[in-house]
Amino acid sequence: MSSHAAQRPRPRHGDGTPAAPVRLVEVARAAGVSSMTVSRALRHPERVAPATLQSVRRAIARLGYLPDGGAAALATRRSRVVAAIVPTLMNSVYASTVHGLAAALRAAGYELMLGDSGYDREVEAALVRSFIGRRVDALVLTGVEHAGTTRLLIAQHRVPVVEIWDATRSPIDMLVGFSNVAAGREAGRWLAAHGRRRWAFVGTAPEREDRSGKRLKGLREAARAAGLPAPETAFVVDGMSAAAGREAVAALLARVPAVDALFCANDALAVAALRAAHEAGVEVPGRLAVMGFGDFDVAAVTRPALTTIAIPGEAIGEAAAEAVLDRLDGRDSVGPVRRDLGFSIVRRESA
Amino acid sequence: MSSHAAQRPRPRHGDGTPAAPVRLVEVARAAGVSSMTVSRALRHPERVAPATLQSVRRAIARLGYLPDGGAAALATRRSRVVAAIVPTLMNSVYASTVHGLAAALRAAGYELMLGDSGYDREVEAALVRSFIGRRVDALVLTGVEHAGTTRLLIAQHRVPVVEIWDATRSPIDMLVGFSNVAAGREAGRWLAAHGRRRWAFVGTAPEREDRSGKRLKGLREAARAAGLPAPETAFVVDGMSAAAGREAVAALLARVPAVDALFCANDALAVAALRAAHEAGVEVPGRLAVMGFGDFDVAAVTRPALTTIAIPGEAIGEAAAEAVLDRLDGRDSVGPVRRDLGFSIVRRESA
DNA sequence: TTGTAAGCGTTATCAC
DNA sequence: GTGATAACGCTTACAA
Repeated sequence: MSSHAAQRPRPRHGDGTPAAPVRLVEVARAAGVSSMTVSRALRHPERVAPATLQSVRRAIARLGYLPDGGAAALATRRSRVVAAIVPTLMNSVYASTVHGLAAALRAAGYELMLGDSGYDREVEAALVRSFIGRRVDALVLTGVEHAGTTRLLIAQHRVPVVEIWDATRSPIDMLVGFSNVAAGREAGRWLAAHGRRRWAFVGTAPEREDRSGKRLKGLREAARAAGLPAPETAFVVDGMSAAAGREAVAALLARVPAVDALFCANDALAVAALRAAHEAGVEVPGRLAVMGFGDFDVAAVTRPALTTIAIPGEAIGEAAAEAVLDRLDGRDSVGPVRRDLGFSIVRRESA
Repeated sequence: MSSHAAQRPRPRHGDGTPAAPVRLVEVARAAGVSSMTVSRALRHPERVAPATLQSVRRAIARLGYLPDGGAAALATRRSRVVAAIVPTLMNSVYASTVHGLAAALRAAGYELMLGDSGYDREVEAALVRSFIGRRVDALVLTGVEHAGTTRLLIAQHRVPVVEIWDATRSPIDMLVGFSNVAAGREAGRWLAAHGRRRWAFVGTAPEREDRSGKRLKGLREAARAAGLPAPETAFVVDGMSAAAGREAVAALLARVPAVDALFCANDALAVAALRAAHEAGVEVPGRLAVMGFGDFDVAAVTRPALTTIAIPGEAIGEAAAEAVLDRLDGRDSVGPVRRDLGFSIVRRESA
């Protein structure tokens, strides 16, 4: 026995200090077995004699024992936690992706740690550092453009990564998304096919938000391919503020009255555009086509109902979870995971 | 030395197995000090000699060392992780609360673990069990109605809890929200004051969603107090589906044409109601007042713009984080935390 | 100011 | 089928 057996007294009920949670050993004592047997009963019940198993289970129930996941993580070097970083939680764009991810992970016994970067790469890098510090088993990142630090941290710590909501030929690791450039291009083709010749893009400036910037790029390509003038742009600072969108569109309509089609970076902006057009006495879709992005819930009930591009957000989350789980369980498929889940134009009334 | 010194070889770069992350001891060796000195340099730099500190920091930077938060959690019995459960992530209602919570926690060095219950108490209970198993330092729960298991688990494990988005006289522990009954009551008063005499409530059935049920309760109280008939009800199964809301309102308008005011459980439903009214040739607000709840982003740009009730969602998240942090840092204020952050009616055009 | 020893609650390993 | 022992990577308590 050491001279300073530091053995802290385990605080118990009623002595004023918080009760220490029940541990494995306590269950073991109660069941008259060793802690390893309890551990086995929990993790590999088939390797434990039925009678033993039963008495262990009874003890667990009686004591209300809940295993300490952190301790297990330390011993196994697997935390069973996955972290995801989305640009924002302030609106519903990424909500269904987070939901799909969380649900699929939880079904497999994993938890989700969540962070929002505010579309800022340095914030994302800080989050990645923090999450790796927590020893998450994998990382889900939105987009394919990241800070150098982010890439470095990931490489150093060899964390499995899934990038989502975009496409690239050189992902960090796994990829589940769709091509934003292609989405912009298809929007343009649609407008051209419907006789629109003077387009404008409403959204955040490309340098502030790379994915909507890529959609603008696609739109420009489509304009060029159709022999039309380059699209006008109405950039907003807050890419989600309806008020800002309304002002930006009002200004645009005043500046370039000839514009006959709007491609908005998201449906919130598109709804704002609808309102601005109405206020300016511009008829939609007659004189102006309005096309949104995201197929938000409101898209179906605006007047006119919004023609928009639907993204399979929940499916992206689920597929990302699947990719992560396959990797973590060594079920790695033949090749590298690179899934393009596509998008679809939802034709309603506004374009 | 024991006969079976199990010392697993630490996998290193280049041998095919994943590299083991750098540990504290490795930094210590590199800096020529003991691991405790490195630990101190990280946590209490002021207790370390400047020269030592510098060499430790250099070693940390050179090796790219990131402390293992899980191991630290085990040693300190503090995980520095807080878990939150919201009813849904599928839409933006709770998005700003989650954002406020995550931001405030992260600023204090805590991470957020997130789950969505789908408005199901048993799912909530399962999440609580899982989160407690991860030894989160505190729990944030939406609403004040919970499964018995939830209360039991919380009591057994003595986890600090903040309930949010509602009010009650007997919270589990801390509470940050507003009174849903009062919100419904104020909506009713507003309608009465504006001469509306035949109201209807559009939303989920009370047994499926207790908070919107409480708003209905408040609305009924207001009707009684004003000597008006009990409000009609148009219940929808999916409380967020615009399509369902549109149908429900269309049916209601056909069934009870005399209805002159709608109080909707959320703005998504209210926007759907606007559309349904328009299709039925019912003028808003002339013949029908429409009042929403939540002040979603779209509320400002619908036609007519939506009169609704604004909830300080982000502030609720921040205040919940503050309460949690005060408790965890022993900064517990005098009394129990019970904060009513209120709500406000936003007058626009629809009512 | 720094170091030593013990322990946080679990699981891997090997022996019986 | 079960148990003893030694980690997992860190911090607390204490000694130097």
